[in-house]
Amino acid sequence: MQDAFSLVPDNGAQAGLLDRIRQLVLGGEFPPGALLPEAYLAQEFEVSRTPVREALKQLQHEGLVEIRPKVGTFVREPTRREIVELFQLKESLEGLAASLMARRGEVPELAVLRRNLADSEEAVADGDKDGYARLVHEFHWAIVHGSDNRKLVEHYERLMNQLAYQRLVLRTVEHPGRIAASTQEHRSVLKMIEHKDPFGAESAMRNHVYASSREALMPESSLNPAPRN
Amino acid sequence: MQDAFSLVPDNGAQAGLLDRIRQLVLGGEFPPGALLPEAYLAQEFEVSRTPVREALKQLQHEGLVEIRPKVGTFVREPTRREIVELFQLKESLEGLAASLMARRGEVPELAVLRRNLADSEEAVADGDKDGYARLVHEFHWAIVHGSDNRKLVEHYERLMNQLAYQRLVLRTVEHPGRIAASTQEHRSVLKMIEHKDPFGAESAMRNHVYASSREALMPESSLNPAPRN
DNA sequence: ACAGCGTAGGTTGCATGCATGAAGCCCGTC
DNA sequence: GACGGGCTTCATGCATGCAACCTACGCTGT
Repeated sequence: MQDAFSLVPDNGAQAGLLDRIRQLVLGGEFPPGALLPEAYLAQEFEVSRTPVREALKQLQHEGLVEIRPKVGTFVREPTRREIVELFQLKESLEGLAASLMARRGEVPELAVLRRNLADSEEAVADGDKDGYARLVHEFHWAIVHGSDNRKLVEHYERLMNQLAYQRLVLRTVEHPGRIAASTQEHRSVLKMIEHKDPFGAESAMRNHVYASSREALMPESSLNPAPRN
Repeated sequence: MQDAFSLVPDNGAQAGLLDRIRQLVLGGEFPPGALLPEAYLAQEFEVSRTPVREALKQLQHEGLVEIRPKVGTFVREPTRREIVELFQLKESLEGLAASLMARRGEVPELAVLRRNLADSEEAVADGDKDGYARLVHEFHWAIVHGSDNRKLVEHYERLMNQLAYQRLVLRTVEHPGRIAASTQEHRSVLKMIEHKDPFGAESAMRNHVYASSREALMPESSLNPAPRN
């Protein structure tokens, strides 16, 4: 099992292992509800069960899988309620991020945002939906990083991991009208940040996230995502 | 907190292990920067190193300890910057919680808040600082739970675990004037929630958390940077 | 045909052993 | 006395083995 010369950087192997298993789950290889056998993963990634177990524990903590003791580890499918809850958190955290970034003045992330908006308009003009989706993603992450609050970034990462399933759905959901509106909202957020208006930036961001989530939650939207303040 | 009916006898042992190690860390048994030897913990809790390792990985994920590969697991002391970041998050999350709770109308947590305020005034009158600190704690948690957003609760738990060191400091920091102000702020928050005013509740809560954190961050001397190695 | 039960298969939970790597100490040298 | 290199001492990282336990399936008796 162990090769005579294992050039795995020890820890590197294990950190990468977590990522690889996460990709396996997020990639849809294992559909929600499916069992993730430790032995299989161990063989697949050529390690023993021990590091696999540790990785699965992490994934449980991230909310991606559910470990039923003495039974097995299963891919967890977020309930609709959880998705709503996660979007509420997303709104709050991204609002905070925009607010904090607006206080910082001229930071590198601002340039990213400006460029991102330009590219986004181009992508829309070209009808490049994939490119646009990627840019939307980048826009949000740039603001979160622009907050310069690492703890916020950590919590946001966790959040987005749990929403990662939905990301796939998101793209397909976007209506044409929504795309235009979304771009306009991005523009508003950027403007507020440029004006160093934390309040306005937070408000704009929250409105944007709220509108986007509403759209994302649309399909089975017989549930009411709670009225706005 | 009181929601887990964990009927897992086997995992219960291990979950208990995590809690026990966490208490060891939070209780100050091991000061920040101290090494947490797996072998010692294993012997102390009469299990093997394997479950201890898994628990330590969890604690790392919670931000309480730092695992330096091939070296050891060390109790992590948040830097002042991280504490500021965490308080910013706290403000945002508790604001969200208050907002969500305000939308819900008459919920059980409201009664808890009302009673809490009455008890708090009594504790202040009696000069019962410990009791008051506990009540403050309960007030905040009641609102977070009152949000009825489990994901929010999860993230908040994580956050508070990382701030748990500071909680101890907090009590000693409170100035007499601050206590009166804090109680008044709690009253305002409750009133806004009772009035079903999400926006007002969020605002009041954020102001309160901000004021409290300012106070907590006041004495820089109480947070010793503690050089490691 | 159906309900209840016992058993077999499979999966996890944990203990243990060994190899690897890191940090510090001792000793020799300058 | 200061400095540097090798070695000793731990502590971790992982592989493996075994036992416990859950689930499902087939068998039996009614």
